[in-house]
Amino acid sequence: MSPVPMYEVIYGDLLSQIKSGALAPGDRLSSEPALASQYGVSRMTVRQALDQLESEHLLVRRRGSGTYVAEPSATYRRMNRLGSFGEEMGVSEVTTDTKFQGSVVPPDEVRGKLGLKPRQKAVRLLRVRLVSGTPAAVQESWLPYSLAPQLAREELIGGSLYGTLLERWGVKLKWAEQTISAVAATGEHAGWLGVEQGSPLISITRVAFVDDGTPIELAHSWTRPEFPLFARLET
Amino acid sequence: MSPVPMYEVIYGDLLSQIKSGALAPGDRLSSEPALASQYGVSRMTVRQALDQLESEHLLVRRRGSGTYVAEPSATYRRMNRLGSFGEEMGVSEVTTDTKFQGSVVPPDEVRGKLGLKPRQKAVRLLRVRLVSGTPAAVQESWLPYSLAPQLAREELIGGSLYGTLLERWGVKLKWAEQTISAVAATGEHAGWLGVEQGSPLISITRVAFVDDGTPIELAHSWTRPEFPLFARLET
DNA sequence: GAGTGGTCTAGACCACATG
DNA sequence: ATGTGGTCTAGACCACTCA
Repeated sequence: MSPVPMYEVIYGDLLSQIKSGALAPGDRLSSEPALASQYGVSRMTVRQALDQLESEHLLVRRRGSGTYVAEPSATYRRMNRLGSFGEEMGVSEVTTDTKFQGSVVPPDEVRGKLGLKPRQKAVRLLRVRLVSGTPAAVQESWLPYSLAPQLAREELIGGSLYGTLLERWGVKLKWAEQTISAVAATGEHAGWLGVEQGSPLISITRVAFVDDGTPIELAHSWTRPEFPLFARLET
Repeated sequence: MSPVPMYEVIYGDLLSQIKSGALAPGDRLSSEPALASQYGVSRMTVRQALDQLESEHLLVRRRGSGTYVAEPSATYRRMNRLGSFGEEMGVSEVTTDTKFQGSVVPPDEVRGKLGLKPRQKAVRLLRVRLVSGTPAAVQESWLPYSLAPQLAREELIGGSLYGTLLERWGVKLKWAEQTISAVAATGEHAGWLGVEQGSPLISITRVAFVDDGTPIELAHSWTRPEFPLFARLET
């Protein structure tokens, strides 16, 4: 049997059609029996692919009517999934001002969360992200040096850390745990972000993991309140 | 056929066994074929129930080994789901100081988000929530007066708004959309929460919906940073 | 009434984990 | 070697929507 299951093939095919716009929001898909015969599989297999797309809010099923491409929900894709900074902001005009990029021995708190041994080095990235030229957030990322040494000096592909990890080293982040709070801006952050010292910022601490549960990235971010987070909660 | 599908019956049965502790974290469930014969259904039907429990992180499946009750993940249940204040805080010692409870004509911003007509009244609840006696958050809730008039004067069942809506009026919230940011504490909020005026607070605006998409509650909350939010993000 | 998605069956072969 | 979950089949009947 092919190493990749049929329902994942179908999932990927439909996903790319949706992302490319070949299937636009509101469009009706072929019926389940029709898809089954198109892909040469049984209906249950098609349903496995559709179930997954529906759970990601990319499809809406209406009994007796059909299966439709969902209207993009600002709320869902913005925060219930792990994405790039631009994806989370829902904007594309993101530029980056890198304040520091290099390898250092991390403080104990970082070392613990990344599971590093004493004196083991880590890559530290300190960046200011700007949306349409306006400073929006300060991001500090720590990664094990052994994972990707070149990260300490090479430029990121397309300015995206996660994209670079995947394309350059095949490191695929699987999930992340976040803590969200609020803090008063320090003098340095205030200067970078163009706000008053002591003014409120959204503070996020994030640990990202790969498939087997190994922590790969510890990130702190400080975001101006004009760039809030969005989330959709299910019952 | 029974009005409720078999896989939901099985789902509910396993869920209650997990919640009651009859199935404890780490326990192995019967195998899928065994469950199928126990419930008198086919294996695919059992799998539908298990799929749902797995997607809620209540079960972990290990190929070749078995299906196990998951270790409760602090992170997941705390914020990716819509729950009571206590559930979200992950604590049980929550008390409430009600500052206002009554019906008023809401400001336009509230009226719009709840889809009310001009001059239509709304119930307003203003509460300070305390965790182990420490003020943690100010919560302001707005609901259509027509939905639950008694809410304007009667006490909440167990101090829970969502619980009261469900038990008293059968109103079941289905999902909510949140915006999370940071603000400086106003004088009034600072006083209630025991913090300095101008100090940073987590600010959340939430609109909760019932099944058919009707907005039922608009809530604002202001939370001390010592009580952060937790979230788990999937890829 | 024809077509859709929702549920369900009774099998099958496979990759994998464990003793 | 045995048993587990992962994938898949080729049907079936149902409730529902829509023309």
